[in-house]
Amino acid sequence: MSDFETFDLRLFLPYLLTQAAEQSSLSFQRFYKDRYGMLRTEWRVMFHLGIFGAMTARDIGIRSNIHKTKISRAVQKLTEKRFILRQRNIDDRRHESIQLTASGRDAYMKLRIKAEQYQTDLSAEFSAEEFALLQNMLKRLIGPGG
Amino acid sequence: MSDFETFDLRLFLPYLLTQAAEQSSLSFQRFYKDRYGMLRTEWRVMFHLGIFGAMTARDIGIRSNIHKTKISRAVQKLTEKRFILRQRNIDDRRHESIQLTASGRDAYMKLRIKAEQYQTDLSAEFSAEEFALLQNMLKRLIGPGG
DNA sequence: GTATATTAGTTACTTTTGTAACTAACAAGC
DNA sequence: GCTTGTTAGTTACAAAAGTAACTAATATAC
Repeated sequence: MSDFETFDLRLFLPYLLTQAAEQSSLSFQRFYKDRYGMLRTEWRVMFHLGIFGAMTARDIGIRSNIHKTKISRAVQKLTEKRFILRQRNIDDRRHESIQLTASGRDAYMKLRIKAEQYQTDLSAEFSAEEFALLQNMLKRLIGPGG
Repeated sequence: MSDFETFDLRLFLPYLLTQAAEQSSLSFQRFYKDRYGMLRTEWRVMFHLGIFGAMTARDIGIRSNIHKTKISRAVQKLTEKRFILRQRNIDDRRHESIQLTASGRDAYMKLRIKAEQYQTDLSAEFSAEEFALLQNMLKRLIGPGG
């Protein structure tokens, strides 16, 4: 009753990606969840602010492919936690510039170190060339909007 | 204010995997969602039953790393849609054998063909060797429990 | 200027997921 | 047999995510 003949779904790329993504994201979440009580979207927002500096919620959404309602909620939570600061643009008061506070930047830096360590662990099973190729292929799959 | 110096989070593997997984899963979902009204977990359960034949909910969970409550709900929905059939094991009535019905198998076969086409499209950007290596590396990341 | 459209971000409502407690069936120790 | 423990699967409740409608600010057309 089982069939692997023509096409093996166990090698179906969305399946492999989903499994790998869930596994690695769940493992890494303890660093931001246990320590800072952050949700995944919150960590991702911090991550973008840490990398790119001050941005609007809209720009974070474009860069990260996260929906604006999720970002809105993450920004609220991060503001309560005093990790970010919001400032309305005086020239166009629809826009709001968001940036890390000192303690936000501190948390970001610590998490970035954890991320680096975590990635080193993950990459241990591969050669440097393989790992670079994996990153490169994933980037190509994600495309320009990622 | 932006810093990419020591470690580029934009190449952080959980991030790349999450983006790639979301993108490919969302693209593919139209095939099972629009046509059959299935949720992702439902499709994944179908997928496992199609590949491996009759299984218990427990075994699907072990193979797929999906939590038993999600499977329980997917199995309910799929039963309502007449895509699967449930049969209690007479020797141990805690176990329930689940298998595709004729129409479930039909949907599975059609989706498998769509999956194959979809994967062919995704792989078009890579050489055959690259793509095989990508699959291989993802499998290694997932590990034995995937 | 005034009506209409667009944009950034929020809120309300619904669906889905996560967690934990639960039921039912069986197993093992005694 | 009868308690105690374990296992398969479900249900109830809480947290999170998705969708659509909304507010407020600005831009455009006239």
